[in-house]
Amino acid sequence: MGRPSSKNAILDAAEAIVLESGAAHLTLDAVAERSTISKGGLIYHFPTKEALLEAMIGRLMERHEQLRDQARRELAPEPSNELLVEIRMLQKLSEADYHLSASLLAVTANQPELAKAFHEKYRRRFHDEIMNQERFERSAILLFAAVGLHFHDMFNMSLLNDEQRGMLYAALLRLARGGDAL
Amino acid sequence: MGRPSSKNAILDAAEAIVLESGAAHLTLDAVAERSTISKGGLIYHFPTKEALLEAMIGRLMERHEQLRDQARRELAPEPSNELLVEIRMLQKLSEADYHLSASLLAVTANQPELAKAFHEKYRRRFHDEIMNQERFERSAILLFAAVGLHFHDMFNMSLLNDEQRGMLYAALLRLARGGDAL
DNA sequence: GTATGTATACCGTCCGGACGGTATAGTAAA
DNA sequence: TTTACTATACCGTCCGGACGGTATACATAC
Repeated sequence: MGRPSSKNAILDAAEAIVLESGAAHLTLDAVAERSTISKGGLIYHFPTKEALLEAMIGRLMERHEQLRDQARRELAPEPSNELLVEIRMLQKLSEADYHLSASLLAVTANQPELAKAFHEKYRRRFHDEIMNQERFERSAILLFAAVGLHFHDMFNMSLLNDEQRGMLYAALLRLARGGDAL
Repeated sequence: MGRPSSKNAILDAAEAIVLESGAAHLTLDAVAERSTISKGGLIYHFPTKEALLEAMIGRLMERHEQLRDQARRELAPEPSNELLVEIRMLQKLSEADYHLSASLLAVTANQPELAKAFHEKYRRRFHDEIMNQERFERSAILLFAAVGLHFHDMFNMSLLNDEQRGMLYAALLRLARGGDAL
């Protein structure tokens, strides 16, 4: 065997379980069964459950990064604007991304070691490229507004319908481009 | 005994455990021991763990409501402005509130039944009193910005120092009062 | 070209412990 | 007599993780 996709198959299974049944049902046995790999094989690839969760977070962060790149390419003609890129990326996230993010973030709330993997890249971006600007309050408000909406969606707290969400993102993007009216 | 504070003593113990050790260590046995109440007594008051969590969420929401009332009183001379109240309330939350909110929210992420208790009141306020206004985008951006910052603090994602946080809240409050410059 | 060794990639089973919940017998105040 | 417990003993389940074994592939040596 030795198929190189075993790890990915395991991660796929783990994601599916979280999305379908919630992180509470994410057990090693369940992942093994779902990925049609024995528990021993699972442990071979991911020695501990924490290692598995770390890999799940890693893949999610990669996906975010891909979406950011995609957004950056789309916005290429415009002057470089990381705040704009970040808002577009958040807008692009799918419902599956929401649920997965929420579940994994929830897990990290009780496992501080994992939180590091979650936030490290994010922090650097957040801080250096977006926050350290002349108009700090303006950038911060726009970024936090997008993030706040994202969190609402993540935890199913938002009551916005698609139209309202669209309007809100439009307003945020306009302001991130330098628009003045709020 | 029959002291009326038994329930509160139990909830105090449960909160302390979550704050000190994380929700992962919130077991019925631990709560009983910490509150110097027997496990039987604990089960007498909270027949299931879910009932206990629900009560914890209820108390947290009550505390938020109290802080809102407090903020409303402080702002009384000004024209009624629920958006302003909400932002001030979020600013008032302590670190203990952060951690408790984060932990309980994390728990609800995997127990949808609990999420209802968490969001019901919040949703009504959010929707009816703040979002249904003429300048929808403006209100939404300010509210989501405050909430986004709050979430960052909850999950230890924010890199803002106290000065920056103060500046940001000042800007949000100014805008919520009708200020124009962003 | 066969024997030997070694690393990789698993399989299947088992175990210790924890946890939520139950049961029961008794106590003490109101 | 009901309410509000205490104290203790269990039960069934589940879970993370350890362990011993197996199959394959490849390299090296003789």
